[in-house]
Amino acid sequence: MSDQTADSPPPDVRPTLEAVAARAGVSRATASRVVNGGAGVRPHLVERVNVAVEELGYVPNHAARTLVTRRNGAVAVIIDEPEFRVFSDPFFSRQIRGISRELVLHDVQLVLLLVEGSGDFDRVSRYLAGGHVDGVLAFSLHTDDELPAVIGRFRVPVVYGGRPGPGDPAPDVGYVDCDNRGGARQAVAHLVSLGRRRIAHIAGPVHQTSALDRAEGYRATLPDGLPALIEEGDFTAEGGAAAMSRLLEREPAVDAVFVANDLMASGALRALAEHGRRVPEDVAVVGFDDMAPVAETTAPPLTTVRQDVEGMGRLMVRRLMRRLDEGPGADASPVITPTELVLRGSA
Amino acid sequence: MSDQTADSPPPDVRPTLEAVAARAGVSRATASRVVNGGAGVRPHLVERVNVAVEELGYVPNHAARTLVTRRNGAVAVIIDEPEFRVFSDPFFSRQIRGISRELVLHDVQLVLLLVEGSGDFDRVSRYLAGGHVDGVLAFSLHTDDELPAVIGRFRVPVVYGGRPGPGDPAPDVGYVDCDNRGGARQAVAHLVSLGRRRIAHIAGPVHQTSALDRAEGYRATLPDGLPALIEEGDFTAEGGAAAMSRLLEREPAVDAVFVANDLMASGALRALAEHGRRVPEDVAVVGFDDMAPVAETTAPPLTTVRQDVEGMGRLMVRRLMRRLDEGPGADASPVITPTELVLRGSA
DNA sequence: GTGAAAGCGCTAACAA
DNA sequence: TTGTTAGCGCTTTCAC
Repeated sequence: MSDQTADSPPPDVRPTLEAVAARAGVSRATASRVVNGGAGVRPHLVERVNVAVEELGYVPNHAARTLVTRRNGAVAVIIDEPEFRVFSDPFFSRQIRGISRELVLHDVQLVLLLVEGSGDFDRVSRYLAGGHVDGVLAFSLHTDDELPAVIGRFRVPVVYGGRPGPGDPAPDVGYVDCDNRGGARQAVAHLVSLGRRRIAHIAGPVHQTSALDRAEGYRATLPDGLPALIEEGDFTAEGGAAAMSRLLEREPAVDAVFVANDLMASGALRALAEHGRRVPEDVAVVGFDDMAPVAETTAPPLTTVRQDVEGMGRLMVRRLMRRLDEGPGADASPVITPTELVLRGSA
Repeated sequence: MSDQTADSPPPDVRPTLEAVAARAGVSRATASRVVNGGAGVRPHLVERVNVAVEELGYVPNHAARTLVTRRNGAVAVIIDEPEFRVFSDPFFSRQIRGISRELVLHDVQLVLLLVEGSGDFDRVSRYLAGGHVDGVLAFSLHTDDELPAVIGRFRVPVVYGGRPGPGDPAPDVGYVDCDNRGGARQAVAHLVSLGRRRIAHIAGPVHQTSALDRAEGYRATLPDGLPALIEEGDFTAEGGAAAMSRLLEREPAVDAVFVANDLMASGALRALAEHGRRVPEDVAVVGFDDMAPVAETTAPPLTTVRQDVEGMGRLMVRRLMRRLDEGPGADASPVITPTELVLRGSA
């Protein structure tokens, strides 16, 4: 009795290209050519090599390949968020999903680097210096974030998710962001078209570029003569409720509010209900994000500005891949994706 | 005028060990020894090499090292969740944070593999077959999940987050889970000690092991003579509210409910309020997870069973690292972490 | 304790 | 079109 099982288990030592070549009766070079697309190899040999690959269960050794090609087949996703919100925010979750899906198409791996403070910059620097990844997808949402400066010290191609802050050293950094100003414009224009006259804004934290851009869109769109009424929240439901309460205190006659994200808008709705205001009759509310689990379940459902977060993730990858293919000369201009006003019950 | 800038920019070609050795006046072998801990090298040479490393900004080439050591310095985190919930669930977010933090300590990279259905198994198989990672941390929360079977086909060490389902081929798979049964016991015992007599349970989806274990703990702890009242939810707030409503319909006299997670508990609280029940006077409620943003902000704040999710992530890594160090003979028994009842206002 | 040398598995000139 | 050959940068016996 042999101890070999019938359904050939994965071999303990992985076969090399050498073994494949031998079995197919060709040289290692030809085997390599076939494994890498088979350009310029006679079909007949291509077939033989492929059979050998199949029979042996050959899988290329990534390290060996990287050693000679200097391509890693991996990109780093760097997220610099000090708090737990990192992933619990559906924003990241969807964007990463989009990135993951697109990366799969390019057969590139995703190395996740979570940064939790400037103490981690050393580690990131060391990693980037090691040249372990071909490119970087980074999220740096705060205007005072040092991450772009850290990354900028290396020659590694980067694409940011969201407009990075002004502290950025390189002027040609690529990024993908939705049209925050345009979205805000759509929201405010809609409220104006509804005949509202006291249109307030609950903004996000001032050190986040998306919050700044939305607030700017609000200011720019507000018709002359209408007062700008702004309260700052922190992108959480609680923060939104508190900001709404302050707003009602400052200006009881407010009849509309554009809120910089859906989470805060849900809080604002709650605050309005507690203050006895009807939505949308007394106060119309428009959010931002169209974060499904929130916007669809509020009472009333939220009219909001939709951004295609997953699509943005995919675009980040495509942009990066293009730069990897075309070299440093490739287009590094920002990509701004459109937003769309989704009408529901709140405005 | 030379075009060299003063503050030595990162060199275009990275220095090799060879260069370090030359500069330190030693052989490549000695330089290598120093870079890898310097055991058995005279202090005097260690110093010289380290200086050279510093001056040249030497960083070891990972691919070259992997090629000879057959160690990748990377582990894959595989998450098999078809829906968007993946990261939006703070559970994953914290666990990954824990994993990331611990991995950093071991100087090991995190490769993220998101699986969205059986169509992705091929890709995962190919990746694992490629031997690109030293080990795997996997999340397979559904009893009918094929992922464990897929992973089991390879010799790669695995540690699961949460008890994998029964379909698992290998009996010795390691996993880290909290004491779901014990936690349920704490919750029910507390409700009993409060003198409650009609203690219901809102369970999670039947195909998740954590939900099963919690429900089993509930049943086992319920004193003889008390009826088991169970409604199934889907771990969302809406599902919890719906389940609570059904419960009230079936058994209006219910005076306590142990809910399988905090999100559903928050929905249950809402449903109870809508049905005019006071909490905890009429109905006492205990949740599970101690998910801060939820449990602390409900009205009343939620009494709940805390599990240390980040700690579980760290334990997964430690367990895996141990197996990598000690080989296949290492202890592969499950790790069950304790839970703790956190008393707030709801029970 | 240190160095010389052999290779890890692969790709890419270059020859044939 | 195919094969030969020279490394990629590193670790690791094996002599010294």
